[in-house]
Amino acid sequence: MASNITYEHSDDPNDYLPLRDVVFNSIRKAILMGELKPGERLMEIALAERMGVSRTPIREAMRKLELEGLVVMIPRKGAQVAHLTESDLNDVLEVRIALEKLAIEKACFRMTDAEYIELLSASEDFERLIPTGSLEELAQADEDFHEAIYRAAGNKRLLQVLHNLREQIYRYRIEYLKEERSRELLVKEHHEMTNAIKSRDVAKAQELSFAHLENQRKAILHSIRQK
Amino acid sequence: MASNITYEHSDDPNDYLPLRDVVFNSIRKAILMGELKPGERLMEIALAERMGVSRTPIREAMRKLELEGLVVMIPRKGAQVAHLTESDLNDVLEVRIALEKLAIEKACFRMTDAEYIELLSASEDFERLIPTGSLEELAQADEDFHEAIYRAAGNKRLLQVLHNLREQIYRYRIEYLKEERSRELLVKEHHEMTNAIKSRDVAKAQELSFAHLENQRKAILHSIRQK
DNA sequence: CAAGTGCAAAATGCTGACCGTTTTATTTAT
DNA sequence: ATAAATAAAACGGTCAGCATTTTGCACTTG
Repeated sequence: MASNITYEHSDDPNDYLPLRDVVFNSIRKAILMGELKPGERLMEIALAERMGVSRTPIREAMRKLELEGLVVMIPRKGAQVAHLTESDLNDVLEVRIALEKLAIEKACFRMTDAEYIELLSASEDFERLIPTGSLEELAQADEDFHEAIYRAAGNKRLLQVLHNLREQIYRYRIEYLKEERSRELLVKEHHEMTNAIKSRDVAKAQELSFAHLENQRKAILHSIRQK
Repeated sequence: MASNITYEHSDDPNDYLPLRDVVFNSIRKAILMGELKPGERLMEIALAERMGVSRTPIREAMRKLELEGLVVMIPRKGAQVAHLTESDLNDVLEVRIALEKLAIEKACFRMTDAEYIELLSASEDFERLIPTGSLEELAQADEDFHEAIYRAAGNKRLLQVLHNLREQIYRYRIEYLKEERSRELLVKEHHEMTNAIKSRDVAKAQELSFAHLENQRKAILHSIRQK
């Protein structure tokens, strides 16, 4: 069993990915995409069989998912997909608002022309996807926009923390994007933020970012309460 | 071998700790205490033998240390204790300053009397330890003081992120505490912050916190550069 | 019929042996 | 001394197995 798994020996040895990371990415994606639902049990043996690997890489991937906050471990009982309570959502977004504020401030000071071009094109990509794009594509484009700001801030740790915070609410943000008027609003907000950052108007950009995230908070809260 | 390891069946089943977490805590502490130095290789077999366990819990602990940022994994080469570059330190402290600012704001709004008592007593404990306390005790007391603020902020995610950020620089903060005048300054700053928070003076408390962390940044930078 | 009891099946946590591949260390040759 | 060749060790993962716990389920009982 699982003997069909062979290691990739690519020319560039740098793109070698341990199996545990393949598993990690795979389960992570499944949780973010909603295929694995909150509360669902994640059993080592079942997962191992489904992915054609042994328990070892599954267990190691689980440790990382645990620290990422996507999975909750109960000793001797196993892992389950983490729930996001209303209070959790508020906590996450509160932190994210504070850090996005920092990111914008830093970006306004340090952003290069090349980085601005990237931000602008991310904004345009998002707009272009509105009519035809799938939910996943839209979510990805929205992420790319924010990532462009984070990267321009030039702080690796900030990038990493924001990445993790966004991951927490990814599952629920999809709900937000389902509504037509949310999307239109997002386009407008992206535009305004892009302009504010270009003109290095820190206060304006921060204010817009705050409103942007507050809108998201309300929408997600609403969709959580409905369930 | 290692068959002398038996599971603890305590009356309270809640204090059961998986071996992987024992290992995790143990290695984590060794890194923070400086017993394991930056760049040092962490070899599974050696660690396993030294701790009297098999490779499995070692490997799983390593995954968590990796995500915590205390250990750097290089595929197929193994794990080593993470280095903290000057740029890393700046990044970490920049984020921490932003989040401590948030914590103080929230604490000023929500702090209960009981929480204030805790903060005050943490501040007093620190002061009391100045003459007699060891470096570890002082570091712990300083942590407790900040934790008291974080907890009063009433945001679990904020607490968690700040905890991790502090861990990153713990190793180097010890250097800071070695100097006599740093300690005196810390006592003063703790006092002033406690008072500002008590009188719910957000701006004042935030300003003090900023200065507090900036002092730390300069001192740590200095000690890093000396090496 | 709901609720507890008891038991069998399954899951977790870990050990130990093993194997292919890669990396590191050591020896040997230049 | 430096470089190439070779041996030793480490990583990454599989597999089988074992003690302990948890869970699912049939079965009884009030």
